[in-house]
Amino acid sequence: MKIYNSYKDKLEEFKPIHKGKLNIYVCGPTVYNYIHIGNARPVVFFDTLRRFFESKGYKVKFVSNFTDIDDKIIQKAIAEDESELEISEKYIEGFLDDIKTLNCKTDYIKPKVTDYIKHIIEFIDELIKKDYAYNVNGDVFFRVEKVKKYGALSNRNVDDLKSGSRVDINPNKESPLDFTLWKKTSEGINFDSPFSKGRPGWHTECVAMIDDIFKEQIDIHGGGSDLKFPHHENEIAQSIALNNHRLAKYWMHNGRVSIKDTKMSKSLGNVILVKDVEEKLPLRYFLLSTHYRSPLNYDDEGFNMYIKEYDKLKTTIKTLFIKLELAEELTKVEVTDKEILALIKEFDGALEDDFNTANAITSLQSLLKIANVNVRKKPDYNYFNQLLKAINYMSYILGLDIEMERLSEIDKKMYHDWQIARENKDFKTADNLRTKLTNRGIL
RNA sequence: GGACCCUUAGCCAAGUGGUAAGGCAUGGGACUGCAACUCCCUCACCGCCGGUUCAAAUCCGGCAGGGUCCUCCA
Repeated sequence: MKIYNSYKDKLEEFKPIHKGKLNIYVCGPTVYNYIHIGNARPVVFFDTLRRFFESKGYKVKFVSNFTDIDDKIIQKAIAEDESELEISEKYIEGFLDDIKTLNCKTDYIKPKVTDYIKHIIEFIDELIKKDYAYNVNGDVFFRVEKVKKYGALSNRNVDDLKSGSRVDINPNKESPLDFTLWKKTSEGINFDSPFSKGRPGWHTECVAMIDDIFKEQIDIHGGGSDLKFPHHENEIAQSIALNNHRLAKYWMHNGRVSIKDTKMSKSLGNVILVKDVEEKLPLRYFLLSTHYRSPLNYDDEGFNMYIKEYDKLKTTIKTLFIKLELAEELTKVEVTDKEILALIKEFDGALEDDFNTANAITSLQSLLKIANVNVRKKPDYNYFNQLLKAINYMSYILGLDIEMERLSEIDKKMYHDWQIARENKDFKTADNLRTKLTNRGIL
């Protein structure tokens, strides 16, 4: 299995730290609004990654946080005249509802900043003790230049960063590069700490959570490419300072989603919320149609393509399933057909090549074609079962799996009656039954 | 101003040195009671110019166009 490691900017063979285990952390949302399709990309991608690892027998420990302390949450709370807690709870729920509709698993570990304050304070305290952080009138900053390899992830050097800096210099900082670990404030939710009454800085929560949950370096840390700098760089700096490792062995960053070739952002008002897209699974299909590191452009017209593609997948599964059900032949089988096995191998190979979902989808499409050609031929039920099993496997990994409901005796009779009516050229009855069967989702 | 990335058919998208996967759309056909579904066929000199090489979409340089990041703003 090859993974593109953003830390080294190259493809590397994946070797888990512990055999058969995968420890992974993905930066989660700041919960002050419903998520848009750009926010959904990493969620869908890493869910797919998880499914693949699990199918290969890995025991996956998957963690993704909720940032529930943030200026934007405070502003939203004021704007909507609700408490910050109400806001964050509302959008955490919204987030989970949204990703469920995208068929993402939600049974992962979901730490919230507010639940980790104690640990974060201890974490910062340790950094101060080790002289990697300093307290100025209650604000605690991280001493960036003390970390020799700072900038290794995002390919920056400290001198360039200093000269390229375009923000106002905070006079309390020793260096403009230093970032806030703890912010003294009385605005919004705040907490008592040895440093001051305030709240933690954004860059410290993820490291502190990882430190507490995993207690060691993790295999993969993921997130959007826009988080590479400064967020992930700062996480690494803290981890090096405290634990002398770069937090994760492999760093993975997904590309951004744009709309009509323009960056999707709230300030431009061009966001598309997940909850507003009616065709959820075609959306997932779309998000996986391009390699995760490439930018992805959304437009309404192009999106129809994915609706069609998804419908084709659904139709094929349904056709095979119904054939097998009507013949009372739906059983568990081993896949032995060479052609099918080759496609499964091709599919796995694509995913083992830095999760090339675009190529994996191609393998699935090939399989669908074979299924559609053969399902109309003289029935070979063992073969049909094999086809269905293979399609189900691939679509499950991609999170595009379709659960079919077993047919009732009434359904089966209706289907047979339809066929008889057609044979008898009783088209009125036939069309009537066809409509009923369609409504039942059988046709 | 600095760092980095991208440019493949009408559209989406693989490919990273050996003469362009796949999908959608288009056009033609098969199947069908009519449909739908499905299948078959059709569809590209890889932004432009130069260089390296026996050989380049793939490597190097220049140009044009597009994009991301540059520290609390999260």
